[in-house]
Amino acid sequence: MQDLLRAKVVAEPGPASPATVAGLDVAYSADDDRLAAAVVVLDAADLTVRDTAVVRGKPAFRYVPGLFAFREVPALLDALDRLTVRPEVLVCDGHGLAHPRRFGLAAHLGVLTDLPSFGVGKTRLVGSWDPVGEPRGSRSALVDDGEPVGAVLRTQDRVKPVFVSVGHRIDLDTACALTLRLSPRYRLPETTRAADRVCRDLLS
DNA sequence: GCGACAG
DNA sequence: ATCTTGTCGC
Repeated sequence: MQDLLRAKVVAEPGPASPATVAGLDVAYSADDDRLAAAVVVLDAADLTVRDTAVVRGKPAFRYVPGLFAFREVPALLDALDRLTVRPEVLVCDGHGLAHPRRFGLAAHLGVLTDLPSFGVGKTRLVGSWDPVGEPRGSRSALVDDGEPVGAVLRTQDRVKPVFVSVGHRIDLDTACALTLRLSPRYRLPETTRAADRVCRDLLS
């Protein structure tokens, strides 16, 4: 299915200055099999919240590296359906093309919604990279099987870098620039932090 | 056969 | 993803 959907990924420059950006995340119950999926739309100019949608659900699939999207996509699509503000970009918690078949969660959500999307991951799934400079904004190419699949990007001085990769209808430079703009103070973009907070709250 | 392995 | 315990820095 990933090999088929991958053909629908569109490579284009993408919005350099979107008015709205959405963060998506899922939280899981410790004792239950319940989950909560959240989408938070922020004003890209001042990072204030423009819209929020959260849904409760069950994991659609067990966690398998490389098949992660099948677990979270159904709940995230439910949440996206409940938005009243249509975001211009999706910032996903996971990888886009930095995936064994070049079709991670961010690419999957981008294709299904046809919205520009990219992934910001906390750890690597595939690829290797040279050491990243210590200053915020430094980056190193993430390479897998000789192909550039993303960037390892430092969002704060001397803080562990994040993994940025393209999903759909956006390019890597634009995705990295947006990630930095969305991360003025912490390692992770405010989009991800806002969504994480919201779905964690609904769960507890 | 032994590691690696988004969240 | 979630849990635990402690440590560091503002």
